Amino acid sequence: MQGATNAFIETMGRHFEEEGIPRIAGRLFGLLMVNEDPCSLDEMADRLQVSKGSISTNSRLLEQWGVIERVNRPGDRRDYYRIAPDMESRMLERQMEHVARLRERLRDGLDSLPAPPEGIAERFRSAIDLQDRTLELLGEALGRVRQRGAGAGGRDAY
Amino acid sequence: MQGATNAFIETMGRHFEEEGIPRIAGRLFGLLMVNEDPCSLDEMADRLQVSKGSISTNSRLLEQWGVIERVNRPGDRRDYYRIAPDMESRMLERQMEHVARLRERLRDGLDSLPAPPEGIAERFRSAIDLQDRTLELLGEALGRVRQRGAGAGGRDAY
DNA sequence: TTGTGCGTTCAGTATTGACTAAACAGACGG
DNA sequence: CCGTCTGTTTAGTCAATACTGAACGCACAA
Repeated sequence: MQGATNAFIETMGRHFEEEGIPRIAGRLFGLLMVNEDPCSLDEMADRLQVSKGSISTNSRLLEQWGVIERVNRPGDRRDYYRIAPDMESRMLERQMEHVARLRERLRDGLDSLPAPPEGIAERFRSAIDLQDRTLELLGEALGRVRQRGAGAGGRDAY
Repeated sequence: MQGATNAFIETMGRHFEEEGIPRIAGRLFGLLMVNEDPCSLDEMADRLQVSKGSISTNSRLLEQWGVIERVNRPGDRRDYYRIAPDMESRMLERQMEHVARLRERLRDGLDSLPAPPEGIAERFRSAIDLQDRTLELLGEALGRVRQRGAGAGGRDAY
């Protein structure tokens, strides 16, 4: 049934939107998740019924995040996109940057406070500590994902 | 220096905004992070120079997330807010719900696909697996945070 | 060179949503 | 009861931004 994949694409659009990411980026992700073969910009624009400009912008956004990647066929000037084989590790890396940024800002905040009461200092240290431990866990997960990904040799060919 | 805490408050505002959360909620969080004593709505509105309505809305948002909590003083009708003692575990729980929701949506998507090629099915299973492992790690972290938090008996009194 | 087929960019539009200010509702003390 | 001091809600405004459509630039082929 075609409706099922449409429903999934739409669900991904809403899911991304909930996270403050453009809905079209989510639908794009959904579309590529269920498509085995890479898609051209025009294919995607036609399939999702949105302008080519939106597809261009959002596909480059997802490409920058490492969620999808661009591939080319010899003798074909068009760009094709597909889910990146290392999508998962890239997403973990992105999340780690996120956590690290928060930790940094908390640390700077604590350092800049002139004479914080012990309760406040402890509150900051505890929060910073949580970010540190989270970073560790994400790092471990990343290591495992990378290791598994390395085994399943990439299908570069196209 | 008063400017340091102002800078931190503003940084938190921007940080939250980057995550798609209202800037005022972030500034509110920053303000309560550096304040030892609970703050009333009017204090916060005055300190952040925003309307009372915004403070009301955003403080209830943070309260719902478990990041801050409402406390009361006997003989005082006003509500006061402070950073919740169990803020960290509540944030972890929120993150877990997040991950669980994505996992659910991916699972539903895979189940609804009529006859996915093996490559697609594997792609979905791998993504779902990552969410599962992430949930496990977050669960472990949550357990540790809860255990530590239980030891440092809450200062309920106010 | 011109023409064609790409992807990108950009001005303009529309929509979302944060924020304000004022009206509102409820609890308390008189 | 009435007035006061709360917090909440809501209509309205404004800014941010997702999205469109068209112009643009570039590379290749003839």
